[in-house]
Amino acid sequence: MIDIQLIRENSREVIERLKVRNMDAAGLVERVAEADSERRQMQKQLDDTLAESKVLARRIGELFKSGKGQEAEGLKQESGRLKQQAKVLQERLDVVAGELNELMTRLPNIPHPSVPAGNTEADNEIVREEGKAEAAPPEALPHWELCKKLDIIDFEAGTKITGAGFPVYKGKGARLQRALIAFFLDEADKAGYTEIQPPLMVNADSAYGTGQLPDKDGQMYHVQSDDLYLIPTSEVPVTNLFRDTILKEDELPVKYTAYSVCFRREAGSYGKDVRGLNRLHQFDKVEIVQVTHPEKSYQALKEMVDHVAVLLKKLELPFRVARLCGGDLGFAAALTFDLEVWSGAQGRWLEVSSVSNFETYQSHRLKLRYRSSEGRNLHAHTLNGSALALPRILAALLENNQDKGGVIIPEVLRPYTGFDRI
RNA sequence: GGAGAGGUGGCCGAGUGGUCGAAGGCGCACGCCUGGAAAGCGUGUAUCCGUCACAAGCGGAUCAAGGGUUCGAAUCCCUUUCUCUCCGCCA
Repeated sequence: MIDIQLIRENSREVIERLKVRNMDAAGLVERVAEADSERRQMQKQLDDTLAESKVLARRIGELFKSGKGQEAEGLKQESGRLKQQAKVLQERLDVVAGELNELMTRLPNIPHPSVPAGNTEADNEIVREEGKAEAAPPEALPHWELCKKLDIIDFEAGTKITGAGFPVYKGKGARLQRALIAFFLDEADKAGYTEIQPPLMVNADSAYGTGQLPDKDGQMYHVQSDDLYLIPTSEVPVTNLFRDTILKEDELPVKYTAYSVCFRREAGSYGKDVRGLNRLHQFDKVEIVQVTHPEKSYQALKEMVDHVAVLLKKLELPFRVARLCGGDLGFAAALTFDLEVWSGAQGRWLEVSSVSNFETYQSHRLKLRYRSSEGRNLHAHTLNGSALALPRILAALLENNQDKGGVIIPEVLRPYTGFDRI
């Protein structure tokens, strides 16, 4: 959530800047401001009442000790009254604080000044394009057909044993996927990211910490018997490593990378856009995460985008980088760059990475802070990005590198695959 | 899954109803000492909320979490949760 201080100090600007998201936040911001001041009043009343009863309790104790039990008995009544009052105030405070919190979670992050206005992905600003996005020769197959022909991914088998969106990778297909994962992790390692293998299920607190709950309830698979959620991305467990943490300033930046399987329900999408590997319920992804000093986060964002871009270049895939417009920007992000690879056979761009700076939005929820050199505890900035999501990379790689006999493996992957073509 | 023992500050560890946010130690920071360092000595060292200038000061909360008993709880009771030990099961 955003810093409530921003609303106390300059609610007008908050409203103004949220307009970039096509959001009219005026009403919500006003209600936050009201709830905030009410909460503070309530807090004051409660504190005063407790202070009073504390003094009283001490006096009663003294009276008992000095044998003035009679006098003490009289004060007990007063004490009981204060206790009752404190209880009522506490309950009201809890209600107000709960309301305030609920309202705050409904406010998205404030977009960075560079975020362009716009509604849909069509309004995103392409900031970079590399490689040639050429139409594939007419005989080129989309990956789902290619996979069938080469017998490397079996979609029907996955549907049989689980359901749609759970492909079965097979033979060189499985090996290629594993090669990509290893390649991505090695590259992240070289770039200074520490590898993490996180749990694939998280509890509700963690899901809340990164904003999957309550905003995206229903996106995640929920294991009811144990009240756990299958992670939609390793961002969730990895970022939650920092929940309720105060880092030392010199520990920043923290750079973590994690490979994990990801699970998404993605309810209600069908058709061409989700065929084959384009959109799955279960997929693999390597994620990079950074926790930085507030002044260094945009430098880190650039570094992360560049890292992903280098991966794509090494894989020899044509790609472009888009700065997301206000309407396309995720709830928690201040600025996001999407990286998309060109899929010749499908004739379209596939999103393979999304790199975001959340500034302090996540760290407020997570209570992630660092101790500044002046000894103050300040919220750190968090960033994350895919580096990379496997299925679409696999799709683009297969489609773009196909020739008559099969598929050519890019040079960088050969040490990992052990073969140079499929 | 069964039985038992426990969860106190960055760590270890006192503390079984009163002035305890909490002794002591370690660690850490700063200072003294030193040519420099170690040792030694000294000082300081949790988080959040409110008031307020996001200062000082003051008030409140927090000893796993939640609830209860009591004038008063880290200390007593209940529930939950986690850890450890033993047994069972098991990749």
